[in-house]
Order: sequence, then structure tokens, then C-alpha cells
Amino acid sequence: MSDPNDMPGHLARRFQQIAVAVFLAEVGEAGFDLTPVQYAALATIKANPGLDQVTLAGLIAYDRTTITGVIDRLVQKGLAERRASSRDRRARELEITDEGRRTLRKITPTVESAQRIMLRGLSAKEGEELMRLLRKAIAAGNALSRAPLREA
Amino acid sequence: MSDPNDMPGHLARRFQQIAVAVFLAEVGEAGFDLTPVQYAALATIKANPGLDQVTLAGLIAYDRTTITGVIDRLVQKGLAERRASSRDRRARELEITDEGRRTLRKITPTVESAQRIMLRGLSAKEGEELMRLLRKAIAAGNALSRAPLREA
DNA sequence: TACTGATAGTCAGCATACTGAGCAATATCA
DNA sequence: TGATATTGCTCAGTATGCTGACTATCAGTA
Repeated sequence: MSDPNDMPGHLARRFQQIAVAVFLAEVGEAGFDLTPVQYAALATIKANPGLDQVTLAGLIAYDRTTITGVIDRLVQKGLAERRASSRDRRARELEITDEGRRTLRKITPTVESAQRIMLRGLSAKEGEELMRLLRKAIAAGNALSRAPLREA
Repeated sequence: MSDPNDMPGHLARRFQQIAVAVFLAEVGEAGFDLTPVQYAALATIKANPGLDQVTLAGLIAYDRTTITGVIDRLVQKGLAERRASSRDRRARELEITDEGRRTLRKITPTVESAQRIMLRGLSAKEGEELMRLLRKAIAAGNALSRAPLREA
């Protein structure tokens, strides 16, 4: 049959919906106000100091137009800084602030426990297998979205 | 390490991102203007004529506030109708139109081929296994989002 | 050096998704 | 019956994500 509820696309949406809800609930309960996207951006800025927005977008597979707003909010919360690049006046170099570093350090255990919660219906082995299959499907479909993952 | 790119939540987001992109590309190429959400809603209305919006939301696990806009757009495109219920004057009964039925019939093969494309990196067996694991994880996490699946 | 094309970032517009609030109608129960 | 709780729907506000267009800048080349 063609039951939408049993299509891969629908399952993808549902799983992501739960993943986001769990993330926000756990992080909120721990007293922080950070979305999954903001967390990924902040962690990637910390790991790649001074990178520009397009590179950041490629490293975590966002659209470049989405990044603008995400950075806006990180800057507004005092977690990141946006500086004009001296080498390329079109580009903005991104830096994490001390406050951002503190937030990231305190929040990471919560984020990791959220990951366990969203897989709580699966055994450890099944969780690993789900992640392997997702990685494989994503690698094959990477070029199909407007925001493919791009290695540094 | 805590690489966001390798967390279940991030993989969920990436896979869904690709799934939506593939859906829109295939459906658009076939000459239709319908989103994944609109498709799921329309197919569910067809299968459950006269259902109200809250029931529809439960059957495909949307938030009730999201449904309002989705139905707006289906009605605007002439694919569905919203009627006041005679039994409960708070509720709206939803019906698919002839045009909606035609669209659904013509679009379904395209939707199914889109599902195959988003799994193209996996063998048939792996695709089945991915779906099984997603279903299992979703069932366990169903109550964790604001829009859980609700049986009729 | 002047032209051409590509690139970094932003913006407007649209469609999900969510939170929280509110209104109208219905259900429940003292 | 009358007060109270619940339910169906909508709306305002916020945050992804996308398309497509635009500006400013850079890079390569005739």
C-alpha cells in the first residue's frame, strides 16, 4: 500500500521531530536556551576558530542563507563573534566567546544524554546499526540537497 | 569526541533534509507543486473522509497548529475542502476534492520513486533494516514530541 | 588594466514546526 | 442546572530551511 506513515521520508521526519523535541527538553531542563542547530554551529566554530560562514555551513551541511540567522542569534546571546576578515573583505570570521566556551562545556553532557534518550527504544547494537545506515544513506544522497556536507 | 556531525540527532536532520529535497525535486519535475507534508495530509484525508483537523494531526503526527496552515494551502490549491461539522460546531470536517483525487493518483508513483532515491545508497535489505530501526526508535520516543502519532 | 565570472553574505518570501495564549463550543459532574 | 474542565481551532511570535535575487568583493584573463 502507499501509507505515507510507512514511507522512509515520513519516518525521517518523525525521527527528526522527536530528536529535536528531546534535545530542547533536555537542554532547557538543564537551564540553557540553545537549539540543535545553534549547538552544532557553536561546537564547529570552537573547533575551527576564525572560519567564515560558508565554510561553517559546509562543515555541518546547512544552507548558507540559514547560517546568517543562526549566527545572528549566537552573537545576540553573546556566545560567538562575527568579525570582518582582513584577507577577504566579503567574508566574516567567526570566533567563540569565553561565554560560548563555558556554555559549550556545561551543555555537552546534556547533549550527549539527549542522544541516548532519542535512541532509547533500541539496543546499543541497534543504535549503532541505525547510525551506520543513516551515515551510508546520507553519504549517497549528500549532493541531492542544496546544503551538502563539504569537507574542509 | 563529541563531533556534532556524528550524533544521532544530526544524522536525523541530514537524512530528513535529503528526503525533503528529493521529494520536492521529483514531484516538481513531474509538474506538481506539493510538499511532503501536504502529500501526507491529502492522502490521509482521502483515506478518512470527513475527519477533523485534530484527528488528522494525530494520524500523521503533526502539531495541530501546523495543520491549520497546511490545510489552508490545500484548500487554496483546490485539493481539499474544509466544512463546518454538524455534530460539533468547533470542528471542521475535511474532504478531498476530485481535483485532489486526480492529483494524488497521478503523483503517487513519483512519490514512491522519490522514496527509492533517498535510499539509493543502501541495499534493499539495508533499506528495510533502516526503516525497521526508525520505526522502533520512533515508537519508543513517540510521546516525547508535542505531536505524537495517535491511532484512530 | 579592464572585463568577466565566481564567491561571501544578506534579504525577501514562503513553508514547516514549535510555544503559549485565546475563543467558542462541548463534556463532565457536583 | 450551573460551574468547571476539556476540546477544536486559530493566532502571534520565534526558529529552522528553502528559492531566488542582489550587492560587494575577489580572481582570472584577454
